[in-house]
Order: sequence, then structure tokens, then C-alpha cells
Amino acid sequence: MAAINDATILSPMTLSLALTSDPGATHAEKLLAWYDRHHRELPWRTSPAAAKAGKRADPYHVWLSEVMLQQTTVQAVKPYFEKFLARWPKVTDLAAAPSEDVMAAWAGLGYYARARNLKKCAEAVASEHGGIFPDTEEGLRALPGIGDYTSAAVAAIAFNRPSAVMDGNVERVISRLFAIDAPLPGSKPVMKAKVAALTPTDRPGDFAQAMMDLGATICTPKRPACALCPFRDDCLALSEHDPERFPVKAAKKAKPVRYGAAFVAVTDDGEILLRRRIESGLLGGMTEVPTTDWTARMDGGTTPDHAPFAGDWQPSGTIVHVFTHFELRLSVFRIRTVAQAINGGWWEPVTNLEAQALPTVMKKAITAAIPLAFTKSLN
DNA sequence: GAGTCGTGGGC
DNA sequence: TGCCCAAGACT
Repeated sequence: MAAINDATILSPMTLSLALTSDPGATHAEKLLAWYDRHHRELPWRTSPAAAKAGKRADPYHVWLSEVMLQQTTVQAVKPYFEKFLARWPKVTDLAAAPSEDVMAAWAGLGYYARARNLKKCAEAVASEHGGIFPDTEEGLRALPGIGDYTSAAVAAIAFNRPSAVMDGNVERVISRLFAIDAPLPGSKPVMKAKVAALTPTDRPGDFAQAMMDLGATICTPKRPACALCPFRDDCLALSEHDPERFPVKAAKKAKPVRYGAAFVAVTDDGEILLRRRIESGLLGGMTEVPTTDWTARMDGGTTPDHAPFAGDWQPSGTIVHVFTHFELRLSVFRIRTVAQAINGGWWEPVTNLEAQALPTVMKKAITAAIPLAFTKSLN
């Protein structure tokens, strides 16, 4: 740094263009210069060069990606995003699709209320907005499944509105930059005001994506790469030599354990008994094998006494699945039977399980009883 | 404001 | 291994 500053042949203008740590530049200028060089390339994103030329990402693509990315990693989202876009190229296609198809396509991505609201939102855009997404934060915020973050993100990224976009990445960057000691989530309004003050009217969409890229690649939860950060000369947490101390968060509660049983019935024709869960609540609207209630105590619910029909149910092991707020231990039972009418259930060929809206916990239970259920060997 | 709501990966 | 975390929304 000293060697460059001492180089008299470089004019101040050249210096400001060459250095991301120009002390005279604003936070936004430093960050955008960094983003121009180090942005991630993602399927739903327009490059900063194209964005500067006036090209905007498709609002449908931005919205779809943002909903999928809620509490979900980029890596997990990529194949789902491509699959949805190939199958439903326009928001009106998604609006017209059967909800069972949408739920089945979402299976495995988690937080299934997102898929239910995704469908509702597509229908609202198609029927109430002529198939065109609202182009303001307020208009977007009124749609199902679009909250504070997503409305601001779509407004900024798709419509270049100067919205204050704050997700978990931005919270981490801001809390470190200003060394905010107050714990989340109570400190959110203070952080949001900081973001609003930093957000530029020029390139607000790139600024929002740059903040998130910075949090994802440099200002990481553990071992942040502060030497590479465009805010390294401004960061109060770094000046205190402990950036990992931020963001401060409220203590978490212990995760309780619940117990239950799952029943895998298969006919000689290779059909399995399935049910559809009620629309609301845990795994709402998704497909399942019959199970007991999931209770806090290990009691009668973990024996075949509560099977969907009487018979010679065989124990097939226990599977453990960890949800957000409890751990589930399911005793799995299997039986060979003849197809019979079951109230509220249906018999599905095991070879067609991949097309079902089966959440991961149900795939685990089925696999415990039928080890090859989800392999090509049965197809 | 505090609970509810999935899943897979990293360390 | 157990814990934390990931582009949060809804009630």
C-alpha cells in the first residue's frame, strides 16, 4: 500500500479506480467495485456488466429464486430452480399447474409452506396483475409468501428500486461493520436503518446482491477473510480483533424429542399404501406413509397396535430425522398384504415413488422398509 | 414476540 | 458427534 501511494506517477484519479480501499470512497462505491470483480455467477442473476447496460433479470426468475433461497443454500436451490423453470417457463404456467405437481416438484427442498404460497402467489399475479409482477416493494409485499426481505430483494434486483435489502448475510456484514452488540432479532430495526443509509440510488440491485455475496464468500460466520474485504479499513468488529463475535444472537432453546411409528404396506403387485397430509402445519399437503401421531413420550404409538389395518407387521428399524424445532424417532414397520380399500389412502406403484410429493423424512422411512425403493433397480 | 416450519452440509 | 447455519414468512 505504501509503495503504491508513494508512486507519484499515479494520479489520484487512477488510484481511486485501482484501489478498492480508497479512503475517499463511500461504502457503496467500495462494495460495488469489489462486486464488479468478484461477484458470483448464478443461474437467476444478470451480470453486473449487463445490469449497468440496463438489462434486468426476469422478475419471475428473481422471485422464484428468492423464495427457494429462503433459509436454503445456493447449492440446494440450483437444480430445483432449473427444474421449475424448464417445466413452468412463465409465471402463468405455474399458476395453471396442478398444486400436486408443484408440491411433488418441491419435495426435498423443505419448508413446504413456501411451495403452497408460491402457487398462491403465481395465481394472484396471473389473475390480479395480468401476469405481470408488481414493480414496487409495497405491491410485492402484499403477495403470498413475500415478506420484508423478499419484497425488498425483488424490487431492488428486478426493478432497480433503492430498497433496503436485509437477509442473514447482510445482518452479519452490518453487525460487524458497526460492531452492534445488541442481540438479534431485536436489533433488526437498527440494522435495517444502517442498510437503508448505505443503499445507493445508483445500482441498488447490484448493491443488494453485493452485500449478500460479501456475506456468503468473505464475511462468513466462521473465519471471515477480512484481508480481502472491501470494508477492511472501516470495520469496527475487525478493529476490535474479533469479527466472529458478531452478530450477537439470543440463546436458543433445547430441541425436544418426539416418537412415533410409520407403516409401510406393500402388495405382491408392488404397490405401497400412501396418504396425503392435511394442508396446514408440518409437511402440510405433502404425501406420507401412514404414521401414528408424533408424541413426546415413547408409548403405544411406537408399536404396530396403531397400524392402518391389522396384520403381521414386522419391525424394520428406527429412523431419526431432525426438524427445525424437534427431533423425530420413527419406528418403522412393514407388511406384505393384498390391496384393500383404506379410508383416505391409495395404493401407488413403488416404481412411481419419485413422482410423489414425499418429504425426506418419508423417503427415509420407506427406505428403512424397502431398501431399494428409490433406486433405479426397481424401475 | 415467540413458535412453527425442512433439509443438507460444514466443522 | 452435535451444533450451527442457509437470500425468512406466517401466526
